[in-house]
Amino acid sequence: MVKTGTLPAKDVRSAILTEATRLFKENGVDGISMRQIADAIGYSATTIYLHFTDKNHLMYAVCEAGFAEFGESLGAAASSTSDPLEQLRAVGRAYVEFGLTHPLHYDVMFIRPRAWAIGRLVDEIEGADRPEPESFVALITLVAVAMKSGALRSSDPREAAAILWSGMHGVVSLSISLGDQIDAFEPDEVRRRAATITEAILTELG
Amino acid sequence: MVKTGTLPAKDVRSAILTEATRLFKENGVDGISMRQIADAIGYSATTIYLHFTDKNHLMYAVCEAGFAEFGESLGAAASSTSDPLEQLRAVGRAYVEFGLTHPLHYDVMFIRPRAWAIGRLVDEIEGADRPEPESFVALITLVAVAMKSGALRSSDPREAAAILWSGMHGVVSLSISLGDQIDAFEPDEVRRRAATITEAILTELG
DNA sequence: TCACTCTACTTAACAGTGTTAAGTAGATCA
DNA sequence: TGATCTACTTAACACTGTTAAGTAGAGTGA
Repeated sequence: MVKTGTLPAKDVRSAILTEATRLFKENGVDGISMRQIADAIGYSATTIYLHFTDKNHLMYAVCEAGFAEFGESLGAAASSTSDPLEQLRAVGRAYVEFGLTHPLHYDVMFIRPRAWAIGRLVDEIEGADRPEPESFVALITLVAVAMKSGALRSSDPREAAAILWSGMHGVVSLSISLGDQIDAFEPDEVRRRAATITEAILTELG
Repeated sequence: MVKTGTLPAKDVRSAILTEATRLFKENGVDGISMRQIADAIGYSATTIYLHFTDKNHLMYAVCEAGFAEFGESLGAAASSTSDPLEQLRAVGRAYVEFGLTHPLHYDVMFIRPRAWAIGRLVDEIEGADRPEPESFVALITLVAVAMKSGALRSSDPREAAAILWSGMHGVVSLSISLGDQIDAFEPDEVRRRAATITEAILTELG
């Protein structure tokens, strides 16, 4: 028997996306099942496969806007000033802020990175050389500029970028992973801590 | 029908542990199934439940030695010198070294912390206030000593400890989570990077 | 109007997961 | 001999992602 007007058929895809997004926000990627989504919109689980090739593709679609926001937010931070060191500070702040406001996106990107999250969809990259995440490349470039301008003394932008990234990631990921088990990771503490580490690193490399 | 001499019955528990440990080293916690372990030792899956109350308890038993090694290694590092700053450096190196040599243990402890890994077994702590991980408490103490000795100027040992931890965790966890996707996280690079961040932080807080 | 095809959906099933309930073969003991 | 206890088994439950096959209904051409 075919669906009797529960939904205008054309909107099924977006109904799936809406519900999957809601469940993602509540429980994260691993807290969602295809049947759960299907039940919530009044369709069978297999219907989802008529609109998304598999769960990975669906989750990518759910997270896509968040991923874009990540890139845009870091880009805006880099553009917010022309002072190389200030750019690095602003990008660091934006990175941390994204992690604090989008912990579930941060998780799929950097804590337990899924293939579909870190380098486009699996089937789009299979066979191809795994490209470095754009944002890491962008950070390297930013650091290189800071070095050429004399604001940083070290001469290995890739290494300096990795150090800055590690510092921010440490603060954010510890807060996301252990925040509800140890009360030393409140958002404001995380921001302050990240700023301290950023200054420490910039001083050390400067 | 009862088992016919495949194993001296008394050794079943240790056979489970041996095989579970082997599979853990190969695939990590989530790459093991109870049936897989059972098949490997020639028993049915339910037999495992005669020796371990559930998968969590089994995994805890598998990881127990590694957890102990973590504590001992950090303790030894702290005892290796009496100079407060040197102690912090040594503990940092030991922490990073543990992560590099026991990535799967590090994962269950700090990257996607499981209840059974971070604060004893679930049923041992239920109801009780979740205690802070011993090693974090130990680090705070170490930092407090450094402050009293005047080696560090800042006056918040808890915050300073969190910063040091964040720094080390960032380097280690990024290496474990993304090491095989980005080739900027070779072990020696990780060690060097951790040392750089440690110096940066100690200088900033000094 | 009849038959065909195409679309959008369905149910049933597969292979896997952790876990529990119930059954059984063999040894031990009164 | 008969009862009990131990150590194991098979069958099952409720889940997971995913695929194969079936079906109701609309649209189309003769």
